[in-house]
Amino acid sequence: MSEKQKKRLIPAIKGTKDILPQDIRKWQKVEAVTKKTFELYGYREIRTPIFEATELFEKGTGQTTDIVIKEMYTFTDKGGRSLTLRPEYTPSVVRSIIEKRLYLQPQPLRVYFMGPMFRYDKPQKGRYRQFHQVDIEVFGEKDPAIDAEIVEMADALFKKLKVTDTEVLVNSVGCRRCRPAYHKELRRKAEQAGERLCADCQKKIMTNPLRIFDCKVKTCREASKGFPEITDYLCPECEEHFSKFCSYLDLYGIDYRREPRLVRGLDYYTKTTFEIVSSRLGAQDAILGGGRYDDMMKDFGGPDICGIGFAMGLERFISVVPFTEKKEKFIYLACLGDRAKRAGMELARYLRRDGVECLIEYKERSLKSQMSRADKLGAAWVLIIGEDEVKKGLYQLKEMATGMQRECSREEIMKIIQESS
RNA sequence: GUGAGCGUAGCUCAACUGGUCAGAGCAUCGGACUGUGGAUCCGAAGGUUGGGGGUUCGAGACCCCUCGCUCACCCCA
Repeated sequence: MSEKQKKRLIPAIKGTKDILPQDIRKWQKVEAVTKKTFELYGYREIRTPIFEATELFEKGTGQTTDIVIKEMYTFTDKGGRSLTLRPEYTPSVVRSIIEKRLYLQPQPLRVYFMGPMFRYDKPQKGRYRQFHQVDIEVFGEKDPAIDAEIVEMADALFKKLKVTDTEVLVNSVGCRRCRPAYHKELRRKAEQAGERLCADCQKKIMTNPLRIFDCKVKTCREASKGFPEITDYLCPECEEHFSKFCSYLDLYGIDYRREPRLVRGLDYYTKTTFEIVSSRLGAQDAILGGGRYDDMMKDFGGPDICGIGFAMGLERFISVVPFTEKKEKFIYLACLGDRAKRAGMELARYLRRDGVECLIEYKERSLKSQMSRADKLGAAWVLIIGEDEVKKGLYQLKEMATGMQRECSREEIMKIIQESS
C-alpha cells in the first residue's frame, strides 16, 4: 500500500448519515415522546433482527414493488443463504408473531418498533439508504375504530411535538373480493388510453394498475382523470368499513382529505390506507404512511388474523419537529498543580456518585485558560482547586452566569448544585 | 436507474477573461494577563484546491473520466 493510499480516509457510505452529539438530544426527545405516546395506547415494543431471509420481503412486501425489484440490500452469507437488510418492518413483525405464536395472546395485539431500515435508492432530501422508521402494528382487530385510533394516535403525537402544516390523506383500496373487478375496469380504461400513457404506466397496466395514479407525467395525469376510482367499486363490506372509519375520524375531530388516488406502493394493503404529508418537506413529503393488511398473516402460512399499521420516517419527522435544546448544568473542576489534580479527581468521583455532572481538567493549564474553556464548554460552575484549597479542604465555587464566587466544603458544593437543578 | 447544479482549511467564502492565487473571517490552540471566563490585540496550527488523466511554457480555474454532495424524476417513510 502506498503512502497516498494509507492516508486516504474511508468515507461514510453514500446515503448514510452520522447523527452527531449536537443533534442527538432532539432524536432522544422525539423517540422518548413517541414511545410514551404509543405506550399510552397499549403498545409494547418488539425488536426483530436487522436482516431476514430475502424471501420474506419478496413474499411480504411484494414482487411487483420497487422496494423488492430494485431497492433491497441483498447478500449471500457464508452458508449460502440469501439475506436482506430489512427495507421495511411489517413482514418481520408478521413473521415473528407467527413464529412465536404471539397471536395466542389476547387480541388485539399492539406492538411498536423503532430502528434503521435500508433501501438502495438514490439519496435526496428526506431519503437515505439507511434511514430510521417508527412502526406500529395491530393484529386481530377488524373494527374500523382501530383504523381511526391509529390515525388519532399519530395525530396526537404530532400535536405533542408541535408539528404543524401537515395533512391527513385517507383512502380505501378495497379487498380481494372487490378489487379484481375494479382492476379489470381500470385496466380496460388504461388500455383505451393507449399512447397517452407513458411507457412506465404501460407496464403498470399489467403489474399494478393502481399505481398509474401516482404517475406525475402530465399526459398520464390527464388521461387518468377519466379512470374509475376505487371507492366507487368497493364491496358492501369495504364500503361500510371505509365510511365508518371516516365517521370515527370525524368523531375525533381530525381533519382529513379523502384522496381516492392515494395508493400505497406496497402490494399487501387492503381496505384502509392513509398518509400524513407535510408541506414543509421537499418532494418526499410523506412523514407517515400505512394501512390495513388483512391477508398477510394468512399468506405467510399463519392464522387468518387481520393487521393494520403505519410507518413513520424519523428523519423526515424530526426535520419538522421544532426543538430548542435545554442545556445540562454541570461543574468544571479547574485544577492547579498535581496535588490539586489528585484532589479534583477524588472530588469528581464524590460528586458524580450523587448524580452531579462533572468535567475535570487533566492538562496543566493556566487558570485563565481553564476558565475560558469552562465558559466555552458551557459550565454552570467552575470549582477552583489549588494548593491552598487542598490544604483547607475548602474550594472556590464560582457561578459562571453571575460571576459570584464563594468558599465551600464539598458537602456545600453538593448542596448548592443539587438545589439549583 | 435518469436528469440538473455543485465540490478551495473544521465552518462560511475569496482568488478578473488560465500568469506570485493558495487567501480571509469564524472556530481551534497558545500568548499578552504564569489564581479567575465572555472583550481586544498578537501568534500558531490547519489545504498535494474531492481523486485521476489531458490541453498548456503555466490550471483551483479549460477538457475527459471518476467519486461525493445537493435537488428533482422514479418510488417511498
